[in-house]
This record gives sequence, structure tokens and C-alpha cells, in this order.
Amino acid sequence: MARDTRERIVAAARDLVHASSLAEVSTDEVCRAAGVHKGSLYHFFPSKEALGVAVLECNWALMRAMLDEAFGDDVPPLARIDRFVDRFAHRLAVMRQALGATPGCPLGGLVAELASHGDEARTQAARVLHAWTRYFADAVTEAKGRGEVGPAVEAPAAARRLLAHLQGLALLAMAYDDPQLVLDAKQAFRLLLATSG
Amino acid sequence: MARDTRERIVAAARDLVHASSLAEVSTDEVCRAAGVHKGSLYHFFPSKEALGVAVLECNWALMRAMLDEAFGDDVPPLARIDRFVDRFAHRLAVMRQALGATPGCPLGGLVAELASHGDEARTQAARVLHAWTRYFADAVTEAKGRGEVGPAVEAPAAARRLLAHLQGLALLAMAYDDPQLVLDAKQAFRLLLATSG
DNA sequence: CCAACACTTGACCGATCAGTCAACTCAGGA
DNA sequence: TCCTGAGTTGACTGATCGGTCAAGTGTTGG
Repeated sequence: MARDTRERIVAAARDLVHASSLAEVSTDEVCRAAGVHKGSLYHFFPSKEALGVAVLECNWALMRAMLDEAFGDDVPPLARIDRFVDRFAHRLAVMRQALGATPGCPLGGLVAELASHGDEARTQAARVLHAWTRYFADAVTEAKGRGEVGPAVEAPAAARRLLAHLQGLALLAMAYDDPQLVLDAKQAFRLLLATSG
Repeated sequence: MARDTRERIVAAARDLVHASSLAEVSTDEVCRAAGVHKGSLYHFFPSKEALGVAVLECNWALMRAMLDEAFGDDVPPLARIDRFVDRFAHRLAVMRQALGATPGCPLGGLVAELASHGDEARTQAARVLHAWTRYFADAVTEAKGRGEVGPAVEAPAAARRLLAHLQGLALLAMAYDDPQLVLDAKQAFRLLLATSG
């Protein structure tokens, strides 16, 4: 029962937060969904905000798994990025099926919410985004080496643009309730990776 | 005192929501900040969510004012877009000064929050984003006519990309607490408006 | 076998939540 | 002059909030 409980709490909180937001989910709901009592939750987490950070890290772990899979070097670097976009869109579509509405990016939404919760939580959120950016940056760097993108493209700046664009598309997908919108990232990324005059 | 009260409530709610989110702001706080009693709030708004929608529309009115000013035809269309980015970034910087932390896009944040509040609120949010997109689309269309962007660029799709990118940059700006990040939109927009091969 | 400790229980806290209500004020039209 | 109704007041509700706590339970290492 030991460590399993903590994970059950985080998983339950994650599911509930996906459907709305951290602020709109109560600790009571989390406990009910996890089949756990209040005291257990506060045995593992000093505050609701700490639980939110744990959910962020859980979501990051899941996202990292998707990234590791999509960015495997069995295909050229630009194809990896496209593959990631496809899987990201697919996950949103699956969530839409389960929730009845298109959610935003599980990370982006929580990042936005935690960013206004003091500097500590904000820094943690930024750290996650930065780690995510590196996946893009590494692929861009490798694509440069292979001549798939021009040598004038700066990998870190380009990677940040890709992440920003994907996050924005996730917001639009949520607002328009259409996960397919994020598929346009594949076209947009090609433009963002073109060498500027 | 009549209609002034409603506006005071919305303005107070807007300021409070900017600093965090609708869910984290209580109706009590709004009333206190507006110098108004609970009954008055619920005289004008049937629910807290309705107040949220009113705040969204208030923010949209402010954003539209900025858009109308930036997109004035005293400069070429692409320069209007750059001008808007500058003002948007400047507003974030001013808010950062006032709030102690960089807020996200006042519209984007609320759109994200209302999107999970049932289909009605989500549709209203989408409507606002669509209206915003049109400003970009009109400028792109005019730029096409002037030959400033290639004829192969589809204005509606390009405009949606610009908006998505800006929203994503606003998220990054919030997470990194640096409003200047959105200035990169000017470079990114140039890439997004290039004719793809 | 026992002591220590991580974990769980469930009642409990004061504060706060969104929302209601009947009584009141007051301006404008008949 | 009086009536009507939009706007305002402030006390109020029951539910729920995040968080606490003392008293357990079960496991584990010595």
C-alpha cells in the first residue's frame, strides 16, 4: 500500500485536473477518486500546490515517454518532429473522447496555472518547458548536420519557436474543440525551420 | 450609479483575474474590490461563470482597441502586425510591473479556462479568437495584394498560425517571467508568412 | 518479540465558497 | 402625488474549501 498510494493520489488528481484545472478540483474530490482519506493526501503532500507540482511532474514523465518514443533515431530528425506532432494530436483526440471536450496541453495548462503561484512553482514549470525544448533543439541540431535545415537556423531559438507554436495550437484546439488543429504544426514547423533571408 | 456599477464589477473582476484565474478569484473578493455588495453582483450576473464571460468580453474590447490602433493603415500591413506585437509585449511588460509577475495573454488565459466550462462558454471563447484572427487575416490579404507576401500564402490559415504562435509565446513569457519573449513573434511571423516550397 | 515508524483513519476546524433573499432606496413616468 | 421597478443592501444559507489532528493500523528491522 505504501508508495502505491502516493501514485494513486497523483494519478487521480491528474485525471481530474485534465478535465478542468487545479483550482477547480478540490482535495476532497481527489481523495474520493483515489479512494484515500484526507490525512493520507496531506501525509504525502504539504499543500495542494505541492500536489499540483507533483501532477505537473507526472504529466512531464508521461510527455517525456512520448517524446522519447517519437524522437527515436530510426527516422530522420525532421520526421521525428512530425511523428511527435502526430502522437500529440492523437493523445488530444483520445482525451477528447474520454472527456467529452478537447483538453489543452496537459503540461501547458498546468504551467499556466502554476506560473501565478509564486516564483518556486513558476521556476519548476519553466524547467519542464526548457527540458521539452531540448528535444526539439537536439533534433534541429541533427537536422542541421544532415543539411535538412539551413546552417543559419539557430537550434535553441528555433526549438523555442516550435514549442511555443505547439502550445498555441493546443489552445486553439481546446477553444475550437478540434484536436486536428494541432496537426497543422507539421506545416508550420517547416516554415519556422526555413532559413530566413 | 446605474450602469456604472456593472462596469465597476467587471473591471474589478478583470484586474483580479489577470493576477491569477477566474477559479481562484471569489465573488466576495470581486465585490470587495468593486465596492459593491453580493446582491448587486447577482443582480447583473446570473452566475460566476456569466461574470467570467463578461470579463472575457471586456478583455476582448480592450484587445480590439489595441488591434484597431495597431492595424491602422498608416503603415504597410506587415508593419502593422509588427506594431501590434510591440504593443502586446509592452502591455505584458506593464502588467508585469503592476503584478510582480508576467501574466499570460488576458484573452488566452480566460479562453483556456472557459473552454472547459461547457459548450456555450467555449463557443464564446472561440468566437473571440476567430474575431482576433480576422485582424491578422485582413493584413495578410492586403500584404498579398501588395506583393509583400507570396501569392501561395493562404490568409486564413496563415492568420491562425500567427495567433497560435503569439498565444504560445505568451505562455512561455509567463512561465519564464519575461515579456520580451513575445517580441520574437516578429521574426517568427516573417517565417510563417514565407511561401512554402 | 518488541519497538519504531511509515502510513491510514475519520472526525474535525474555521474560513470561505457561490448563491439567495426580503427589505430598502430612489428616480422617472403617469 | 403615487406607483413601479431597477438597483442596492447586508444578513443569511448550506455546502465546500484547504488543512489539522489524535488515535489508530500494519510492517519492518533489530
